[in-house]
Amino acid sequence: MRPLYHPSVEDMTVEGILHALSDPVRAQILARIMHADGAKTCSAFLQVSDRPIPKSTLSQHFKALREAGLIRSERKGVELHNTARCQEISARFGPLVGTVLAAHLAQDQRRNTATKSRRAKRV
Amino acid sequence: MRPLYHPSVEDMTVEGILHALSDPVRAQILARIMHADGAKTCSAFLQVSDRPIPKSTLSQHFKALREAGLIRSERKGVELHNTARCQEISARFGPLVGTVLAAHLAQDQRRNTATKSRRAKRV
DNA sequence: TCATTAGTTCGGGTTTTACGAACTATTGGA
DNA sequence: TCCAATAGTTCGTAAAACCCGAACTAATGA
Repeated sequence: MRPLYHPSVEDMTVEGILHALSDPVRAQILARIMHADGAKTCSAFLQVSDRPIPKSTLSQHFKALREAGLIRSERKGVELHNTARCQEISARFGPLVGTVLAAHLAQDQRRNTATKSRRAKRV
Repeated sequence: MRPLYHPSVEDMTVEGILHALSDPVRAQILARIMHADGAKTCSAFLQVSDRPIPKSTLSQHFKALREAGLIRSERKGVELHNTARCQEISARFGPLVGTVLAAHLAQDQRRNTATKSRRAKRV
């Protein structure tokens, strides 16, 4: 089994981060990893925002986050333990990632309330 | 000549913005449009960061920025006058775009100083 | 040893991307 | 009134990225 590649913070790029986080599924995954107190496995995300994500696609998403430098993945037995590289990232990129995730979150909330009010009105 | 499509702020998405700005050339273009006091034409960017950008590629970049909602383009004679949709965007997305552009700028500066110090050492 | 589970890789079809070449539209002269 | 020049767009195509089912590998526990 090939070892997992993690770039050094030095090799991270703004464009890499933005590209990784321009996918709402990946942004959601990162947000949930960050807010977890421990590590999260990949398979914890076979559902994201009520949508099933195929296993192979999920694997690609994790690879994208990892290779952008946003998460660290360690093999623990059969599974992968994923954690966010918070301090390194904010030391180097300041508020970038936090702001991006906050924007995604705000948008999700907006959408939810829009859906709810539509439901309330039976539209 | 087909009219130019501009989404309403309502139709803008975080993912759309991030995708548009995950390209350093587009981020640079937007930054320069924002800092200009007037409007900027497309052809003002046939060179970006000392790299020539083909006309057709440039046209695509402007389309991408426009359709992400980041700029407004108005035909003025032969040329297009491009302005940033600053207030609408920050009203809706807060610090998102500013933070992203600042991160790109910081990275560019980092790279420049790295290059300079390498030159100074004749490496 | 074998079944199970977590994640990866492979193969393909589909979708974006980049860019040269050819195009359209506008304008400012002769 | 033409015509040349200029600004941008569109088209065609080749290369890269993406998505996802199927087949795979590695670790585990019965």
